[in-house]
Amino acid sequence: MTVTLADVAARAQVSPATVSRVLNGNYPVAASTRERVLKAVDELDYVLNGPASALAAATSDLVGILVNDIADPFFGIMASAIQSEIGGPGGRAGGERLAVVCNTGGSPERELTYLTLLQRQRAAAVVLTGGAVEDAPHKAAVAGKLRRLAEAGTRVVLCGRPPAPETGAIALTFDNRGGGRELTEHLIGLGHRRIGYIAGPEERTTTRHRLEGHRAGLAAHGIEEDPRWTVHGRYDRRSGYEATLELLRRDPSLTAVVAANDSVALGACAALREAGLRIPHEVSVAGFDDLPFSVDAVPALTTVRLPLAEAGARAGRIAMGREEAPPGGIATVRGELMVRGSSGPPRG
Amino acid sequence: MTVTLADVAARAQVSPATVSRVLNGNYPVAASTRERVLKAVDELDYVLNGPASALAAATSDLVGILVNDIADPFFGIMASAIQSEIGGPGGRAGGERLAVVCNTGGSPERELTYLTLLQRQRAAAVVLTGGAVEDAPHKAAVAGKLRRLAEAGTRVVLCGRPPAPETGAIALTFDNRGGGRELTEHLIGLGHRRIGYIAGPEERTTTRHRLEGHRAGLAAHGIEEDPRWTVHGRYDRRSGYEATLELLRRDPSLTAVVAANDSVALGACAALREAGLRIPHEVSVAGFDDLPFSVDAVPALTTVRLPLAEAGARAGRIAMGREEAPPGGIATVRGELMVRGSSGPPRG
DNA sequence: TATCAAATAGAAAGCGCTTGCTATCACGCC
DNA sequence: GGCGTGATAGCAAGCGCTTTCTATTTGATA
Repeated sequence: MTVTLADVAARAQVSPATVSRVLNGNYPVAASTRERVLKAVDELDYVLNGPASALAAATSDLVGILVNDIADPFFGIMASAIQSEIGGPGGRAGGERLAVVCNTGGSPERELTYLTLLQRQRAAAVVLTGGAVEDAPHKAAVAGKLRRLAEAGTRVVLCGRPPAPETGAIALTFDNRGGGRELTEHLIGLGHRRIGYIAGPEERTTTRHRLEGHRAGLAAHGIEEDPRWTVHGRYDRRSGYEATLELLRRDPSLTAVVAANDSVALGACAALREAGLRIPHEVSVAGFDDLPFSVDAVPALTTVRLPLAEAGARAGRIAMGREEAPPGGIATVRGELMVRGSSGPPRG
Repeated sequence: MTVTLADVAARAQVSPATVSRVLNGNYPVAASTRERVLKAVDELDYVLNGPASALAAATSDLVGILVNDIADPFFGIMASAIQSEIGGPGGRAGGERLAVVCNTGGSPERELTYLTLLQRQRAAAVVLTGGAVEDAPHKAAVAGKLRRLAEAGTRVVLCGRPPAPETGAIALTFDNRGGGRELTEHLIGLGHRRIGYIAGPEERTTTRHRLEGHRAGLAAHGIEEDPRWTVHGRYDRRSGYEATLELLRRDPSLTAVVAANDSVALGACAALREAGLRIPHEVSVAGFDDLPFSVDAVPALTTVRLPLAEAGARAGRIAMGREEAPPGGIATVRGELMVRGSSGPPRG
């Protein structure tokens, strides 16, 4: 029924071993033999049985990529870059690896389950993207899984995630704190003193770091923060919209709103516009990430550009062992402040 | 070193067969025995060897999702919906399947390679999203692969893709033609007669169908199309920007621009704004897809909403055999015209 | 021409799991 | 009290491939 290695061998009049060697190309096979085998493969339309070879060779060509939300370009861009370096189809021949993008939806349980699934598949490498959840037990559970994966020979890379000590995982961390601070200082420099902040979900590292950066910026300029100025929400547009209405209700005198990311900022812009407030004349807005659409917002969004594609590509190369890990297994990736039309001096 | 079924069996004082049956839960095992086994699994931190069980059972829990561009929310949204129905982690217990999102980058070769890779992994199902490339040999090659996959028991579903006859693939097709026509007729209804069209890449079905719809709309109202009014490009913002400049150069008297999709439309808006043309007062703009950011554009984008999430979810359910295939294996998914601020009557 | 070393091909032993079939055991029934 | 019966558990034969080790061939060397 299904064609097996043995069928090909029979047809090419060689042993299964030889066919396997031709297909894997890591053992000398005479050109004439190889040709005969390849011909048989072609004629029989043979496709290697992945599970069987993975079992026999004790390795697999699966590479896992964990993302929080695949519908969010923030992750899409990283995943795309990682995948392009995985060497999957399109990469160099022979190294055909299957990149598995797993959508955790930000749920710790799903994250763990996916890690187990990847461990089960004996994945060659795993790249985890996006902020981590700060719940202690979960953190420990993930660390345990990562350690176990690393021990089993799976290369583990964290991209845009804080380091996971003692797990053997390589980390490329985004400097969310520094970026957040720079952004807020930019606004302060323009003259803003009453700045609202729309944070992401409470329990994520990304949320905390960006917020800490923001607060550090305020503190550095002796601005005391009003607790009413911070609202937590999700990392999406809707959340930005609602949070902005809430901020406006709490303190209509705000002259600027900093959002946890660009999507949130877009929602904020929408809310401000509906409230009849012009951007940036009456309220300045800033985002984070510099996703492709941010430059198209009207006015274009002031934000912090994160080199998502570059970081992803690097993570991919490290995962494939094609680039050396940074010293200490940790590297910090900085963002770049992009000043655009959505921020300006406060009115008055 | 690595823990195997046998180790667990030894520890629980049962045979490997019993352990396997406990883990798969498809054979009666006494409660006390099960408990003992589960305890051993836990103590040894045992994780099933995926390839081995896939080999032995001749099935796998991998489900492939092919997308053109994972960084594009159009695909991200569908992939996310498909994945949520795959029943991966988060779905019902037992049915833990690994969704594999494969990024073809729109390249026919990569598409084929990925299909082979999935065939090699003996994927349980494969969902192909997005428009197909119209090159005849490639089409035949893909059809062959799909047929072979279906024969091997892999369920194949096309989501937002034209049907592939004789392959056994179920197709949920988007009514790109109808949507395109409706959109153009909307503009005509507003009084537009000179409408530019920024199409996608030439060789894709999606491009052709939307363009055909547009032309059908023009024809239905007796408007003769000027060949200068159509420009081809990619499905991204940049392309929309450049194509719009080109259109403006060719015929500055255009009163509306229809874009192949929302990203392209955003680029068009940017170009028009830079050219000092107000939207919609001087030029109307329309997109396609209604991605989340479209409502945030200023003015909000008139477009055709495609129920990406619903279609993806349905495709996922069909792929998992949890929903019946549509009669004839083909269903058409209609779009809905969303009239917003970016379209209005032509000036004068 | 005899000898040795490459070069190349094959035999066979698993890799870790599933599953059809068989064995065992405890009951309950005639 | 012997025996059918259902409920469990184990045996063992693979699943299709890789890879070590061995056999064979060939060409070069002395």
